Amino acid sequence: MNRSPHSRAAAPSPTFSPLYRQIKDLILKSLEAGEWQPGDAIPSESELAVRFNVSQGTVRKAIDEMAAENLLVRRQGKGTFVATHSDPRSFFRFLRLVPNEGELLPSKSVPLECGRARAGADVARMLGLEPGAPIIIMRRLLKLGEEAVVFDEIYLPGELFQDLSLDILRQSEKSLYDLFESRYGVRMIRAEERLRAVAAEGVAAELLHVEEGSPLLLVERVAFTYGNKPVEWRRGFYATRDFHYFNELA
Amino acid sequence: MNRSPHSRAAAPSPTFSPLYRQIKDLILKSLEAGEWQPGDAIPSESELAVRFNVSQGTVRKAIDEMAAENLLVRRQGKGTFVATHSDPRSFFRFLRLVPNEGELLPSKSVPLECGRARAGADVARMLGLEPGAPIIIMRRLLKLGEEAVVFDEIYLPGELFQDLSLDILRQSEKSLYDLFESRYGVRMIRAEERLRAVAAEGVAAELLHVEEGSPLLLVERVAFTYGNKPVEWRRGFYATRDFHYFNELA
DNA sequence: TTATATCTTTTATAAGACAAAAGACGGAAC
DNA sequence: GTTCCGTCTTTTGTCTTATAAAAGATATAA
Repeated sequence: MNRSPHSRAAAPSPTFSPLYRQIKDLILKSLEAGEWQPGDAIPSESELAVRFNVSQGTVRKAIDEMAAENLLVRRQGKGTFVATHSDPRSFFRFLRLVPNEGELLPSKSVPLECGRARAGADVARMLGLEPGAPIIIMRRLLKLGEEAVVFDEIYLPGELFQDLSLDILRQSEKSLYDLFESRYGVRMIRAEERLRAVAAEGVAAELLHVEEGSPLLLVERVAFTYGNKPVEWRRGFYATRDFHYFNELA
Repeated sequence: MNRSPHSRAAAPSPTFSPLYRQIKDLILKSLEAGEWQPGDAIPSESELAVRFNVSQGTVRKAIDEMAAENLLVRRQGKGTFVATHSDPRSFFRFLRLVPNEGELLPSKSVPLECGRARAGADVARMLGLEPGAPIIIMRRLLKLGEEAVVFDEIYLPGELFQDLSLDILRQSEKSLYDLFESRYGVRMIRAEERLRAVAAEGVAAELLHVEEGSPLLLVERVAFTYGNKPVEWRRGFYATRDFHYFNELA
């Protein structure tokens, strides 16, 4: 390890990086390698300090950054835990849809189709695959309360989700990302969304119970796992009569 | 000041707050009071440490949080500066609109109307005013490159923007928030946006050169200044044929 | 005049000492 | 036997001190 600047003598380290950032990379690597499972506690700050031969404060600063990135969750007196999609309070939500008025309703995912195909140029580009690589295409409806609000088309790299099928989707009680995490070990860390207004047509109009040509919110999402690797591309049509997309600019 | 826990003896301090958070509040107060102007450097960490009689590290932690909230900007070796809308790289952008392809185009604001009125129930609620309080209503077009992309209706509390007029808007070269900051001392810190897809109608359709009934992205925004005080309500119609709303979920 | 050290001021990093929070455990009270 | 309450241990959180790196300004030498 590059233990500069304090102990450096001859090697000015061409790619200098402060100690806490090196520690962060090491912890990240362990996380990525699955040394600690989602929801588990990682070793205490002082244990890690001994293991890496640095002070507790330095480990702390590394963990600080990872907590800010929602990779870890701290709880005073208890420990530091690997963030998980199975715990809604611990992992941030990706769904930004809220009702125009009233309380947040329980959401329910209704899988419609799930099949295998080969990546076309667009999907390949979005997922960083070769054109023709095996992919999974899934369609589903998202209901909030009794109302069908979102129609999603979801594209996944086939290699990472070997046995994913309509049956498995139907049997799962969990959220999609929770399933991906627990069954396939694929953890969604961050995502980028691109929003447009489009006219409803075909299946989407029908499933969402809106007129052909009426306005829908189109949300395209690329979700990334560790190392900024894209592992999901999704196109969602949102009916925004009773709900809206909420965003905080901070 | 509540200097616990280190120096506390008798007073367990019913509303305990760590030292660095108290320091943060003090710095915030100075900022709010205008002790340092946007773009100016604030005193160095060691100066502030002397002033508040704490260590540099404690001041540092206070400033860390404020930098994370985009209130201050640090530059190693130079100092810490008050964020300003006049410096695009220093202050975060509120405009999330990017071209579907190609480079980010220069944007130009075209003011259409600016008049005074009394707050109706909705505006009053959004801006935290009494119904009937004086407000300013402004309409404008936002062009990206040559194309008219956004039609905005903007509502402001009349009290804070005394002499704002169409003339002033027309003469200003700056962005709207830069003008608000430099001329009226009102700094937008954060904002909440609510997005929907709607059908184009009337003036909006005409100005944005789209068919009546074609889909538009409706973006409603409440912008806040210090102390979470709402000071702008805005309703924007976005034409999303060549542009989209970009959002990062982190 | 131009390049190059050197000094000063600033933020950034690292380590160490100690406090607060949360539970676990064990003994006293009932 | 069960409940309550202190005490001990383990964990994250706070605060200070010392020192390094970054950026300019200033002086110096070619």
